[in-house]
Amino acid sequence: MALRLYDTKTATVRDFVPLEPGRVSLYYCGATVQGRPHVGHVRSAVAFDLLVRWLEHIGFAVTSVRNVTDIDDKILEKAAASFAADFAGGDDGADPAGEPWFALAHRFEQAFHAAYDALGVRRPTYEPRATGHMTEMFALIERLIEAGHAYPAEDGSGDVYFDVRSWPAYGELTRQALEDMQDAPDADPRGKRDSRDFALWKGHKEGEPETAAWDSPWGRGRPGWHLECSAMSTKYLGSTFDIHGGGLDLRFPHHENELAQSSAAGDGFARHWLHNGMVTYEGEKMSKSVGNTISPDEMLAAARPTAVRYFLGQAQYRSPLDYRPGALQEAEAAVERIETFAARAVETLGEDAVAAAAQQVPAEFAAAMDDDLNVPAALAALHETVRAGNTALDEGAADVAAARAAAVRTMVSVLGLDDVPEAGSGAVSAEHAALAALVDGLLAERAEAKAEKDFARADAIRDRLAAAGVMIEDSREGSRWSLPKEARRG
RNA sequence: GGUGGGGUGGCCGAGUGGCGAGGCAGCGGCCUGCAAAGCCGUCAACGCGGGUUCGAUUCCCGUCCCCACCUCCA
Repeated sequence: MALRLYDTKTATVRDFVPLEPGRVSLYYCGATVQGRPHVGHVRSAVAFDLLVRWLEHIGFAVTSVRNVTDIDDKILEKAAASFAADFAGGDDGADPAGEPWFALAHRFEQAFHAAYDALGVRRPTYEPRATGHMTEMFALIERLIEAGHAYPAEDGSGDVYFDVRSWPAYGELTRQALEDMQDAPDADPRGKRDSRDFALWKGHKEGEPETAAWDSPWGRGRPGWHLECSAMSTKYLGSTFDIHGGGLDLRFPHHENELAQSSAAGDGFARHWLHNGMVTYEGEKMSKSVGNTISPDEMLAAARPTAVRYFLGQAQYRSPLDYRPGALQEAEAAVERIETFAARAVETLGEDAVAAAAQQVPAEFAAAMDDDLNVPAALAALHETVRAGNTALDEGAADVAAARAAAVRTMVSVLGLDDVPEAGSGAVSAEHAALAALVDGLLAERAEAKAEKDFARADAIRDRLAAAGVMIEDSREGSRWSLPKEARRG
């Protein structure tokens, strides 16, 4: 069984063969921290988190690097706008006035971390920032100029461009011929040899903050968007590394340009290109201008965090992920089916029995994950195991049930579903202990009533607990209580 | 115009040249004092028109429609 992954560059699913046996180097594009995270960002992060978890599960040591683009046009624009006299709080009305660009970038960087953390997306090995890698970028530009693939702008603007006509392979990632590419309607041909040449370095402009300009061999300025990823990926992962990833919308121009400038500079660069699909809202791409967006925060308000993660990861990563009202509730039902079995198994068999069983995933699950991370098929294997485990519990087949429970536990872990912080989980609080004591007392009373066939009294106790948000489930082993989602959501 | 990806049962979503995943929802049953949970059964699909084939949802041709990208975009 070998891992196979789709590769954008060859447009095929092919065997994944790491550069170094047992090790995987992964670079994937994180956010330009110019606004709050939206669902697309977290979907991408979950997709690559799933990749890392599966790689680790099958025995690879993974070095993952995700960049933070903390300097770009939009960041500067938004920061500049916050100084306007009539500033009204930006997109969501909550942005502070008079915020310097670096403060804005840093604030949103933290918002991204909060969103990732809330969904159990583990931190990459390293998260380099563009602004921290000027010397690496200068070196790359110099190599490109020396090789004849880049040139300082001919209009004295201080810009430096990549010369696409000097690089015949340009367009290879997305299989486009230069001639077929539409000129950008707003492309400013000033100083460019070809309108499709892209900026490696942007000369400082009048009115831009001095803090957003760095001295370079070509004058003061700031980096172009694509350069940082080439510079940072090769710095931390080597001139050739295994996987480069990002959202589908980054294929062109971002990744095409990265590939061009890195290979033109002589780097082997990424051996495998992975792109996750977009998130849609009832079939349409989410976009601010259409107004059909839902934020990670709104999702977390609508469903349990674990269910949100389940939803974001449940489609195959290359497929569009379609959100529609009700989708999160369906995910919640699926998650609770899995959790109910896991809890039931531990209650019936004991934690030791489950922990002692082999922590292996079913062959179907492994085969699905190996097949370009076919999560839907893997989830089918997971649910099938849950069903088999429930049957084993019903039949009193303890060994089988323990094995199924252990397998479920491992699959849940590979999918990162046990890594999502839930309200009320974690350390047992004093409040929880007090609640448990009270509920247990009532349950004992109810058991007594049931034993006496006083069902009216038993039901009254159940109703009373239900009114307080505590749900009771009876079984042969006794009654268990829980705080279902409605109560937790508060 | 160019490039890539799609159209599967009530909804989501895998997959396959014949034995038709999985989840959610529905229906029937079992279990239960009642419920909940669980289990069993059940309903039901492959955009349209041709072709290849003993047989196609799966391969080929045509056609319609949808989505994404083409220098802001995860």
